[in-house]
Amino acid sequence: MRPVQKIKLSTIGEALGVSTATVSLALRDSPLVAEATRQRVKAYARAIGYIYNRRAASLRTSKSDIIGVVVHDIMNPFYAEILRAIETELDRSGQTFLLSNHYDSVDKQRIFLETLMQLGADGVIMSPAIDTPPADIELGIRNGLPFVFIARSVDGADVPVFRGDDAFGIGLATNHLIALGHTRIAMIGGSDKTSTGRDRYRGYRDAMRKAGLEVPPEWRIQGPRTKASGFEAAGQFLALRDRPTAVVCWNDLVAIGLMNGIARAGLTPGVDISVTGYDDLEEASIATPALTTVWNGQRDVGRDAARALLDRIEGKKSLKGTLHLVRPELHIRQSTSKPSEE
Amino acid sequence: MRPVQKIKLSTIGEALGVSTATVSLALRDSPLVAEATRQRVKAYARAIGYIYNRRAASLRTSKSDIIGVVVHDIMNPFYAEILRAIETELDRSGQTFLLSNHYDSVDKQRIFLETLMQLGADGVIMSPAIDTPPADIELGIRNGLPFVFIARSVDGADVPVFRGDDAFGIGLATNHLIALGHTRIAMIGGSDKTSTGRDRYRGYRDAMRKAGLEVPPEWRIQGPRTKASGFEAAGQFLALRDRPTAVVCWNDLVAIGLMNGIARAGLTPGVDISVTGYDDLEEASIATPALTTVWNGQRDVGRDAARALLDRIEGKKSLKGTLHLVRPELHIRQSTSKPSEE
DNA sequence: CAGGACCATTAAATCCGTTTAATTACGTTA
DNA sequence: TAACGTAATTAAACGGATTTAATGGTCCTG
Repeated sequence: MRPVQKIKLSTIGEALGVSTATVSLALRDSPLVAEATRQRVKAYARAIGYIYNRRAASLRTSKSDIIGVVVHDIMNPFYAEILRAIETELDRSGQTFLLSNHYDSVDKQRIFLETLMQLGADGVIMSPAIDTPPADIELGIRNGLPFVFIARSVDGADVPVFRGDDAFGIGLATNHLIALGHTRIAMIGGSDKTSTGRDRYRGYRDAMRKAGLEVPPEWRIQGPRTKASGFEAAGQFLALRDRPTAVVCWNDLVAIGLMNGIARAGLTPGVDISVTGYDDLEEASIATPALTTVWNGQRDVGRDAARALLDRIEGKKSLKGTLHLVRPELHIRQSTSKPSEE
Repeated sequence: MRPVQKIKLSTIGEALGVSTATVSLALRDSPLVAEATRQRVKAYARAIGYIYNRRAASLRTSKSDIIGVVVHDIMNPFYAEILRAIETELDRSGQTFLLSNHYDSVDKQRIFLETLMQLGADGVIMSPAIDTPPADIELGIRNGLPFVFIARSVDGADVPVFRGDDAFGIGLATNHLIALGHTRIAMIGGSDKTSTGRDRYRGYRDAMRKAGLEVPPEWRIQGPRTKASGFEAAGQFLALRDRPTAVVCWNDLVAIGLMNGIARAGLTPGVDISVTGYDDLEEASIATPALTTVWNGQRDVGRDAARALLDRIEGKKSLKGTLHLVRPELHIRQSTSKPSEE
């Protein structure tokens, strides 16, 4: 029942008549030990079910093979592809990754970073919480924690960022609607509190202005980021005087929620009101109508961010606070069409 | 740049003229040290930015405050509520939790369990991968890793399980459709490979039989668990000869995908075909039509499982391999109605 | 003032791999 | 045969916190 007698290197050493040094080196394939010895040690270790004690090793080497990953909400499908790409990359290199949500709470994020430092994590990939103080990041860096940001950045922190080109991407969606003939186009979701929020709004506004279209402030409904809030925003949108005929949504979730809300009100999304999403989640193509949306390169962002961090950890490259932009693509489906003339 | 001089207990001790023992005791609020000393130590530690070294502590105490959580796919919204409940409970008790997907790969699960043992994790909450060999669990238990299962169990492993009462829950949905007057009811999704799959099918079949209704094998479409596969299953379902007028779906995702597929084919879900889901995800109430579904007590499952494990770790209770069932509830919305007579 | 009771503090052992300088063993060369 | 080179192995220090038995000091009590 009780974990019998803890098996450690010395257990193996004693049984085989060699020192723990030899056992340690053999298990890690050091060229210092003879081939025959290595085999004997490994075979015996496997036979008795030896479990490597990482904490002991890590205490000595001050490497932990732990990498922290923090995002707003790991269950949010926006991060799903990014996380999966990160997971693939880290698995390949044998790292353990510690995932956490911060739900945009700076405190929760701070606690997590503290935990990572306590565990001696080798690095962090994060999408920082809104209003993260640069000092929180610097504290980590001072304690030997290399950072890589995804999706968002922190003003004043010299950390590389991997993300899609938001202004450009939203521009694609907006221009697509303009090309279809829409002149009254609203934007729903996001907020000025994040750099992403500002970038996307800028992309929308610039595209509108370039086409000589108006951008009244009440056509921007800030806030929604989820399906539920997109659904709720439908009412507010439909009540706008001089109602726009098209909507650029913050993301696919908001777009899908909004379309459901529009349908619930008896209108047909994609016909009466054109809607674009952002991210191109798996469900965008399944939605009814299938959603016209902007693919944000999530997979590339995750993979590149993970590789950059691993390179940095292995000392290959030093990470400078550079911006790595992935170029988004417009995926046209059925939720957008020519304005149905009133 | 470089992490200056590592700050450790002795750094503090030397600065304050006390031993590391005193510092250690003080930081952990031991009654052995004088109040004044405690304050002095804590203040100084905070001032110079001391970071507690968990690996060193854990090496000595063989407690790690790490708890592993493994499910099929953490991004799957089915687990979202469960995970959130677990997170809430573990946060409260200051545990760090290590999350992982196994994607139903026994190998990936084994690697994760091995990692947990190497890190000296205090316990594991898991929804075991399909076909998990009991030996994998026993190995963990022998190495001092207490287990708690959620949602699924492993035959031959003596581990407590927390889950909804699946047979009963599916019975609620099936009986609801029968009460509305449906006589031809299909079941889409899930498989016989998991205990949950067998339980739900049994619940459906028993309800049908009890009402004297037929259950032809082709009315069961095994497999789908996701929105995309539910969407695809629509074609297969609509092509059934003597087509059923209602469908009991494996979960909300399948139901929503199916409804989208039905809508795409020109039929109106909730009117032409009644559909029930399972889980009552947030989006069930947002879907169009709003989904009639069975709430599976996810929050309770997560909370209870986490508490049970924590109790076990603190030595309060021994975990027996008991089954803890949460009673599901039927939430009726617009996706079900009387059969529209042909 | 001796003896006892407390209280706060500490010395030192411990947890378990890793690493480097040193040692041993054996074969080669002059 | 002495001197040297090479390969394999190991002794021992080390990483940083925890813990227990022991120590030193203060204050009472009789």
